[in-house]
Amino acid sequence: MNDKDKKTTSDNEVLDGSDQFAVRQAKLNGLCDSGNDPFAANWEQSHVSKEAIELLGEDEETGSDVSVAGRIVAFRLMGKAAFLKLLDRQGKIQAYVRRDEIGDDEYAAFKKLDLGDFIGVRGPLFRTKTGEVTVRAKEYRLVSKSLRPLPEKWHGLSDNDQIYRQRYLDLVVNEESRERFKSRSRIIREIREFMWERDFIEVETPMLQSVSGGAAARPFRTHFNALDCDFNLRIALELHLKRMLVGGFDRVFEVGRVFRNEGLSRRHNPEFTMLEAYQAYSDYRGMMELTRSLIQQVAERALGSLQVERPEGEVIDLSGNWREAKYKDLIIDAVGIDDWFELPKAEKLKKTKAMGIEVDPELEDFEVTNDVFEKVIEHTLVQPTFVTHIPKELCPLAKITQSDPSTIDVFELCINGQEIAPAYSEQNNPAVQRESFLKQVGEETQELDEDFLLALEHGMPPAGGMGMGIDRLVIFLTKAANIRDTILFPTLRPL
RNA sequence: GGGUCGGUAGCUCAAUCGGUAGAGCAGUGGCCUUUUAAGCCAUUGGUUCCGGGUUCGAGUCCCGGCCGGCCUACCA
Repeated sequence: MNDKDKKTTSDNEVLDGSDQFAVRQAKLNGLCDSGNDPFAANWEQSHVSKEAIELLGEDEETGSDVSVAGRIVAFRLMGKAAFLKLLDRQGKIQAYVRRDEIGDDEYAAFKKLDLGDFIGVRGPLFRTKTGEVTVRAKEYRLVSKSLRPLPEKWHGLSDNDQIYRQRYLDLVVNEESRERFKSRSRIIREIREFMWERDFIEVETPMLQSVSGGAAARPFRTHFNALDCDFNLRIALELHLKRMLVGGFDRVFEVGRVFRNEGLSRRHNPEFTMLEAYQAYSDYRGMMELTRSLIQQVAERALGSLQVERPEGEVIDLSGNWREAKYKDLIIDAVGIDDWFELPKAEKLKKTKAMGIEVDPELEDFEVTNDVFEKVIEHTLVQPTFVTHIPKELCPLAKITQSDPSTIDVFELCINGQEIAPAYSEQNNPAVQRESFLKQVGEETQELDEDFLLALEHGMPPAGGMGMGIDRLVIFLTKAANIRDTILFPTLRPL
C-alpha cells in the first residue's frame, strides 16, 4: 500500500526501527521462511505462574522442572543471558535464558523476540540472587508472534478512550484493572453460590420482549424479521420472575443484563447487570436479611474482608446489622422542618431553593421531596443503610404498609452514597396491580402488560423481591471510581 | 442534550509571548552470563485529531467538525 508496508515483504531490506509493525512483520516472515510458523505452534503447560512459584520452598535454591507459558511483558537482555517476565492468568513468572544452555542458534533466534510475544519455557526452577523464583530455560518456543508494540511498561495505558476501546491492552499492562475484573467474576460466582445455598433456582427469562415492564425506563427498540414485529430489550427482570412464582418456582433468581435507553454517567451504563431474586412467603423484611447476608458473604469470600476502604479513605463497614432509617425521618432531618410533608408544594419549592437545590417546579409534590432525597441525602449514605417506608407513589409494584397507608413495604439499600438494591413486599393482588399500572401508563409512555396481569389473576404467592445493581456493587467492593471501570467493554460512541 | 477541559512519536508526557516540535520508555545497531522501570554508547521515528481562517510565520489565536474526561440533564 505505502512504502512502509513494502518493507514487510522483504527481509533483505534494512529496517531502521521506525515502523515497529514492519519490524515485527519482517521477523515473522523470516521465521515462516525458515519453516517455523509461530501461529501453528502449541505448548504443553505443566504449571501456571503462581503454582510454579509456590512449588519452590522457602529454603530451597533449586527445584523440579516446570513448563510455563505466557506473554512476554519484560525483556532484559544482557549479552549472553537474559531475564524475562511472562504474564499468564495468575500473574507473572520470571524466566532466565542462557546461551550456553539453549545453544547458539536457538539463542540468536531468542534475541529477536519482542515484548508482547507469547512463548513457552521449560526448565528447572531456581532462586535468583534477590530471591525471585525463576524458570531456568532449557528450552523455549515462540508460540504466537505479536505484531504490535505494547503500551509503555511503567505508566501503562492511561488514555481513557483507549482503555475502553482496546480493553485487552489495559488488561495486559494495568494490573489494577486485571485484578478488578477477576474480582468481578469472583463476586458474581459467590452471589450464585449464596443463592444456591438458600435453595433458589437460577432461571433465564427473555431479553426480547414485546412489552417491557418492571421499571420506569425507556427501552431500546429492535425488530424481529421473521415475525415482522418490533421488540424491546428488557429493562428489568421482574415481571417474568414473578410469572415463575405463579408457576410454583417459589425461590428464583436471575443474574442478567438489562438495557435502559438513558444517558451515560459515572454511575450509569445503558446495559448493566442486575440480580433479581424472588422468595415466596417472604416479604421486604425477609429480603432485608437476605440482602445483608448476601453482601456480607460475598465480601467475605470474594475479598476476604467486611471492611472496604474507599478511595477517599473512609472505611465502609459491612459487618453486623445495618442501619435502618425511615424515608420521612431522613427527609425531615435534611430539611430541618418537622411538618415538611404537610407543606404545600410551593412552600417545598421555596425551601429547596433556599437550600440551593434546583428542582423543576413542574414536578409532582412527591417528586420534589424525592429530589431532596436524591440530591441531598443519597450521597451521604456511605455506610450501609436500609431506607424504609418510602412514599407509595414511588413504587407501583409493592404492597401498602398496613400501619401507614401513605407508604409501601419496601427498602432501598444505599451503600457508598448510591442506591444498590431495592426490595419490596411484592404486590400480588391483581386488581390493585392493574390500578397502579393504569396510573403509570397514564403518566408515562408505558404499555400495560396484560399477559402479566393474567398471570397474577391465576394467583401469585406473597413474596419478597429484591433487585441489585451488580455493577454498582462491584464499584464499591473493588474501589472503582466509575461504572466503566467495572464493565469490560462499556458502551461507547462508535468511531 | 447543555457546560467545561482535553486530543502532540507505538505508549507516558514536555514545548515560555505566535518564531527550527523535544524527552523517557518502546524500536533499530553495538557492549554486557543473576536482572528487577537493568545499565552504557549510538540512532530511527511526527498529517501536533480533521477541515477552514487570521498571520511574514500556527502545536499555540479564531470558526466548524470528530472523539473523549469531568460536571449536568434524562434515569423506580
